Amino acid sequence: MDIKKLPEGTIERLSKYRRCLTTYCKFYRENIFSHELARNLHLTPEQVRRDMMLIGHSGSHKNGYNIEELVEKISEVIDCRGKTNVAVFGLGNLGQAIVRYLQDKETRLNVEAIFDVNPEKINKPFLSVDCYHIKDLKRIIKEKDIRIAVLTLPGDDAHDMALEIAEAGVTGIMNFTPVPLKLPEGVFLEEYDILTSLEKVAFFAKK
Amino acid sequence: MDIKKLPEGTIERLSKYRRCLTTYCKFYRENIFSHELARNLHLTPEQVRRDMMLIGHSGSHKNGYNIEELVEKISEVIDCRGKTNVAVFGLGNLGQAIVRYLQDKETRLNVEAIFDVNPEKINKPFLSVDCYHIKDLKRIIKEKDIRIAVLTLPGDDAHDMALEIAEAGVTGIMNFTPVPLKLPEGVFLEEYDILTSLEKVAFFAKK
DNA sequence: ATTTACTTGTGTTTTGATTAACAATATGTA
DNA sequence: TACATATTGTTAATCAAAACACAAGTAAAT
Repeated sequence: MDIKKLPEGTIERLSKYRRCLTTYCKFYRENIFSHELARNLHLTPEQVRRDMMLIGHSGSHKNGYNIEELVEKISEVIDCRGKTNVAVFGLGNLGQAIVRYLQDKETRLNVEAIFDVNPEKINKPFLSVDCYHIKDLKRIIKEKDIRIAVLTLPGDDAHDMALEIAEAGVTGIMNFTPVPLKLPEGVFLEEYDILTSLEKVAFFAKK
Repeated sequence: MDIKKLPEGTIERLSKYRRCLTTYCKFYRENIFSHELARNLHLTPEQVRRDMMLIGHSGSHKNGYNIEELVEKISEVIDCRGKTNVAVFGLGNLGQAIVRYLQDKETRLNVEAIFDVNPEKINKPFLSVDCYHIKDLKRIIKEKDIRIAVLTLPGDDAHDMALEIAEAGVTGIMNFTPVPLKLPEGVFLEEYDILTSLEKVAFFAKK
């Protein structure tokens, strides 16, 4: 099975399985059943087993899945690229939140650069990450081998900048900008529009 | 057609259509074609037309959709609940970002309360929104008729708190906490796990 | 009046993921 | 050994969203 063909939903769940296993379960259990893992994440046991099948992981009929092995296997799959360098564009509240979050959590994602336009912020490290002017993005991205960009700027020029970022060699972009992006083939894009999500919640929230 | 049966994707796109129309198009055009709207949002024209069909909106064969009418119609659908009061739980970077964002944007969502546990923050308004201690959530939610809660706390007790919030009468929760929630029937839940999303981007980003 | 070009509106098909169903398997017990 | 139980692994069915395909309508050009 081509690993890159795994459904996005599966990858997201794998990330959550792993976090759940390393955070809650690892210390007091050796094995876990599909229905237990499912209950923790509010999924069905079938879905858990399906995901296991997709990544080619087996459990035992009597004891379920060995937690350590499972964590190992999930990591093999989702960390297959090794350590990945990330740059955060825009050091407003959201940008700061993300830098902090990635430093606090155990993860192979390292924030290696921050970009902004505000001279107050540039050249002062934030949580010991250097902050550069956006105009230097090409150089810094290449120097630091940045693979992932997180866009948290308010900017209207987000689209042009995203193209420039992609051109500099970034192959994954997470876009918190309200501007919908269209990137060259081969650059993976994840968009999250906070206002749209909130409007959706408001719509489906019953009166 | 039962309005609450509209697919989530359609609601999200409606929110984006409206923003696009009011931001870019309104000032220099009277009508717009499905393929133009689609191009702006990087969708297919068929999808746009399908969404129009679902909300029962018609265009003209020659001129496409009248922008003013369309905005009006979309607003009828997605703003059908009128003004909606929102509370933000946790005034860290992410919480601050969201309060600011909702105040800047033209929207019917009003942040009417902030909750935190840090005594430094409590009772000092943030961007003129009052900040309360979390222990008062029941009272404040009722007093201020809060409908939507946004959870941005780091906390491990997020789940218990969410249940309490739901019990207080909130019917829509947006969860930025890494803890997966299970809420009573009738409370709409939207989860967004930033770390999981980033891990997904890292996975699909080609080397 | 006819044709052409372009668009909307919608039935049909495809796709992809989730859910359901169940066969296969291991373990403990009589 | 045979049986009961509980779980996994996988095939088949279901479902929902998106893409396709085209009929129908309209205005302009000939």
